Amino acid sequence: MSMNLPPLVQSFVLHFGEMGSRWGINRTVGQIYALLYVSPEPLCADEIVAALGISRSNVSMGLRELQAWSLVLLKHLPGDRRDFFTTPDDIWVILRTLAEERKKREVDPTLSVLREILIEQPASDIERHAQQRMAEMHSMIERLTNWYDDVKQLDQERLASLLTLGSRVTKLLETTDRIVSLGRKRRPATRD
Amino acid sequence: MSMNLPPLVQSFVLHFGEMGSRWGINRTVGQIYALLYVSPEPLCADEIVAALGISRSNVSMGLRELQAWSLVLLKHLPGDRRDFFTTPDDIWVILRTLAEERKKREVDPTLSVLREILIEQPASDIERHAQQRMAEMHSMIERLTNWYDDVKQLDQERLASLLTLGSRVTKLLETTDRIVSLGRKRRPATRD
DNA sequence: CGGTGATTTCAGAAATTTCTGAAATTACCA
DNA sequence: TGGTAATTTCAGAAATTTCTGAAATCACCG
Repeated sequence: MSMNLPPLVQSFVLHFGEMGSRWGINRTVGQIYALLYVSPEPLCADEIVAALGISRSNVSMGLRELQAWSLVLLKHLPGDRRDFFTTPDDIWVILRTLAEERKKREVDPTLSVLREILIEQPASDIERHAQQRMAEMHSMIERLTNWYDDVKQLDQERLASLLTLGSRVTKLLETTDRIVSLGRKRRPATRD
Repeated sequence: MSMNLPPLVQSFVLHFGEMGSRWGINRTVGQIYALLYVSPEPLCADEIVAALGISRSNVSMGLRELQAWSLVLLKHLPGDRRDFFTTPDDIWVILRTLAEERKKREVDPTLSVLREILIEQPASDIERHAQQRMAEMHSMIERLTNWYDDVKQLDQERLASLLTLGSRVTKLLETTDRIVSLGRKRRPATRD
């Protein structure tokens, strides 16, 4: 059984399928997501089966995976017993979810493993050096995640302007730089 | 054959191995990278074989993959015919490389597929709606990559201060906001 | 209740990815 | 040029992941 979709939609769905593997989700999950993303209306499982030409159980598992990622929403039509699925409308919401989930799966575990190893007592020069390197990695990741935690608090408007600012960030920093580094030199990181 | 490593190093290597799959590289590639990252000296292929207990050919393929990612450096010791491998010392260099390579593999292809689809003529309402959604996605990704392109130009010092600024970005933006949005309201996005 | 349709589960089949050992290639040296 | 050590290639084995169909479960309705 093969796909049954308008050409433009099909290209998009196929691409997301191929990309899926690079993104740590599998082909079908990628395709299901892509399909829901571009559909004007929520779809039920059987419609996905028909559109993508894959087994019903595969769709069920795919949707379950997407729900674990909080990337799809469950909708109910009145008087219809079936489950319907969509993606959030707001693409910024999608972006945030994606960032949050990837952080949870890809960086948090590493951070906690690093912390565990770093409290151990090194038993040799090799281990001492290894710990030193891990400490560097740990501190970088921590800086990045702290920054991310701050940025994700921003509302959409402000986030958008942070992005739009873009190339001008540099110039802004040049100004800020002096102020900040001045403050830093006096007393270490006084916050308020 | 099993691993032969100091306990702290082994924990780190095993974790990177497990994580590997979530990062789109495989277990051995993750392990090889982790091992090189914490080693005080460059290692040759046979040392990696001994340390990780995997086949010589597997190490060869792993190293080749890591080179494709520009994540390892090839070194030659004088009077020794073997190849030795390390990771870059500077963790910020590593971060930049990682970001660059992931962008190249994970976002650039999507961006170009989206562009291709967006120039097509929609043949139905379904396709029209799909294009609309893809345009939203395209514009968001483009904003993000533009921002990324700007930020990656920053030298380490400035990048560090951008990060350290962290929570204060918000406050800085509040000030900038008015200026920017003021400019926006008068005439649409006049830049200079 | 008992029936009906939607959904999930799960064991095994199919597909894909990873890993290995043996053979081929490369690079250097005498 | 021939010899030797290092490295790469690659076909198939092993492991892992994905997918399916059949059966089980769930949820609602009369």
